[in-house]
Amino acid sequence: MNSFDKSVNIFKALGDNTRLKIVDALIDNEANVNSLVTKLGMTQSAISHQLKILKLNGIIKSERKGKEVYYSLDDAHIETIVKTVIEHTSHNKHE
Amino acid sequence: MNSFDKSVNIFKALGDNTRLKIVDALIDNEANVNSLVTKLGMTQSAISHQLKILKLNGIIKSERKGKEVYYSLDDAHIETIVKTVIEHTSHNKHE
DNA sequence: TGAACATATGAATAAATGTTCATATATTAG
DNA sequence: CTAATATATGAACATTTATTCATATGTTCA
Repeated sequence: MNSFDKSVNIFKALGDNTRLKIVDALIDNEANVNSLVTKLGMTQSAISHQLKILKLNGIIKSERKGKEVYYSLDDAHIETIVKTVIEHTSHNKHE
Repeated sequence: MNSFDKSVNIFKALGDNTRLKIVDALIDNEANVNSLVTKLGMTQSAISHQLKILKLNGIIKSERKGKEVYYSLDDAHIETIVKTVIEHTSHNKHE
């Protein structure tokens, strides 16, 4: 897959309310699945499915610690991208 | 709409092959609809529909010049965002 | 080993989305 | 005004996608 197609997939992966909330929650802390379920108020299954999509697209990574699996951002670049967009939308003039 | 929801919409708007190609084509030059139709090899209708979505989300702006309508990036920030992601995907280790 | 807990996954369904087709609107030239 | 050109738009259709439900897998502890 070339760089352009990968970029489309990154935008697509971040262009969903649930997934962007997950990524946002992981910006400063890693988190296990259940804590994300609680924080987002969604079913465990829904969160797991979306975590998989984020992982497949290289946005997050996972590490098992005993019974729990902790997720975190794959790469510092992701934080920059998300913060740049959120920053952008909080300063511009569009309604 | 809050900043977070606007961010989701920006990612969503950029997370489509056709729309990201349009934005990419507009990074250095403005372009009218027909030139984008030619460049992307898609129907005029398809391009127009996608241009509308990009415009509604504040990613591009338009200006009519005679019979033609020229589109360009709404804001320099958009270029930064797109370039950051493309740059990111061309340097990282994911396949 | 078996029970309890944490997470993952396949199938199904409903909703969202991209493209096409037909047609409408806008502008200019004659 | 009419024809020609450029762009926009609504409806329909096919595809994609997010969530739910049921269940499977993996881990720890007794």
